[in-house]
Amino acid sequence: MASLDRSLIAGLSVFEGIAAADLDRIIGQARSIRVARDQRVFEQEQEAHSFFLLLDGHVRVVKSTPDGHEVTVRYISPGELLGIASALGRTTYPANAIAAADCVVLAWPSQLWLTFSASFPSFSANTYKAVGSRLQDAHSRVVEMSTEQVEQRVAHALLKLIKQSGKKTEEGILIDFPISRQDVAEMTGTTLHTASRLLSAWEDQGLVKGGRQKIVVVEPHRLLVIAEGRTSKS
Amino acid sequence: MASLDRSLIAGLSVFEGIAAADLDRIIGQARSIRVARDQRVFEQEQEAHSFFLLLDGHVRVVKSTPDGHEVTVRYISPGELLGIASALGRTTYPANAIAAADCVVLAWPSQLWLTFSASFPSFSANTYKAVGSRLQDAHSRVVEMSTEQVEQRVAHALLKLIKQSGKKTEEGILIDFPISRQDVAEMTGTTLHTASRLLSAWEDQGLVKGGRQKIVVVEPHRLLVIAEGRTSKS
DNA sequence: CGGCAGGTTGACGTGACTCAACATTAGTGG
DNA sequence: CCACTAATGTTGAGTCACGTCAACCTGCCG
Repeated sequence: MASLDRSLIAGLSVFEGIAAADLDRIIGQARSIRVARDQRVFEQEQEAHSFFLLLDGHVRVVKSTPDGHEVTVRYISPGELLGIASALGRTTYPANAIAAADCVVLAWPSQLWLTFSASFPSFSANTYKAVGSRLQDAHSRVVEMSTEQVEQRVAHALLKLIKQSGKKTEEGILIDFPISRQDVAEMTGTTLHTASRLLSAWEDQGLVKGGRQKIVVVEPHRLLVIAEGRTSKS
Repeated sequence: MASLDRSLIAGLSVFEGIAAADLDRIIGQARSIRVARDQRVFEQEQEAHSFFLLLDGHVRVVKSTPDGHEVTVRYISPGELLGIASALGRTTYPANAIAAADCVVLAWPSQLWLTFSASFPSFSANTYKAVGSRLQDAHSRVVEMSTEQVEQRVAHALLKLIKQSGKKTEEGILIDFPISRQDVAEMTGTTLHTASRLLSAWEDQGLVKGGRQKIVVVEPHRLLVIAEGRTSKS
């Protein structure tokens, strides 16, 4: 394996304020792994042997219920940690992590978590802040699910996606990884069918442009109007 | 103000493994506050000047949306921390905390959070573990909202409540603080009406016993059957 | 004893799920 | 390079769980 360079992780907020020599030590203990699209980084209920950092690609974190439903908890972008369950006192992963596109991840053995957070206060501070903001996210998700209709939730989901992984193109803002209607449905707690209908309707109105596993938001502002529920409901 | 005794907090998991002298120092910096029923411990958007420990009573944490909806995020039982938003890098409280019954809380100025977690590793470890499990809770909440129908969600909510604050009586397991149908609705993302109908139906079947701001679960097992969605749907 | 918060219950409408058929595109092997 | 197949996506029709609207009851507190 080609030896890893600290430049891979130097700019990231998780490792902010850590000396170059320490970064070398940190990355020296990492394994680099390629994960092909639709392959899993880790699996629900599996022993949490490692925690990960996404270097490139996009990962979908999905919870599977006993009765076969899949609920997407979040999407991970490059630079974010994942599989940090071990940090929260779990010994097993709480969800599946599936590569939404081909990915490169770094993996460290779980027991290094303690070492890192003891040795590098900024590491622990940063990661706990990250956990905190995920808690916030989860709570707003609950609020959304409780108070908004499907249309608004889907609109919100698209807005979140373009904010997180949007790429400007001449057509509009493209969600920068393959995403199906089914995926949208699993993010918003609805069905493939309803999601498809909404996207189609929006496409007719020129709000978005669809394609196979592809969504381009043409008019984010009008989408926001829908998300906020102040749509005229013609 | 009567001086506070370390015995108030000695047994709690948050302060587990901390020396008696340190406990004295910790509690020496706390203010004890009584909060009457329906009064607020803190308010959404308000400057997060303090974090709290609930000594007695029950607190409902509620998020208010701009359009007037109220969503109950969680109930706090004695011994739990609340208002720890400040610990997660927020300067303002993310929700309202309302006393569901008359309460006694301890309050510490937010800046002591850093002191405590730096001085007492077990304090920081315990609280972060708590945050972790709240994150888990929030995620399962999202999964529930996405996959289950109202009936199952309400059943789950009651089961959670009796697990957390159930008190055995001769009639069954009583939820040990005043709780209205409206409260149940806000926990489960439904309306007062639907909640009321469900409770009434269950009362007819002898599953629960209701009353004004009062719920007694008579047959937890049958409630679990409903919660799991393996009901015969007669 | 009046008033009000909390609770119940019916009638009705509808958003979104289900069931179902079909269209389109990507990928695969001959 | 084309035929075949499997994903993926679209769209219609029918149904139902739940929300909305509305009326009314009931126990509690001053």
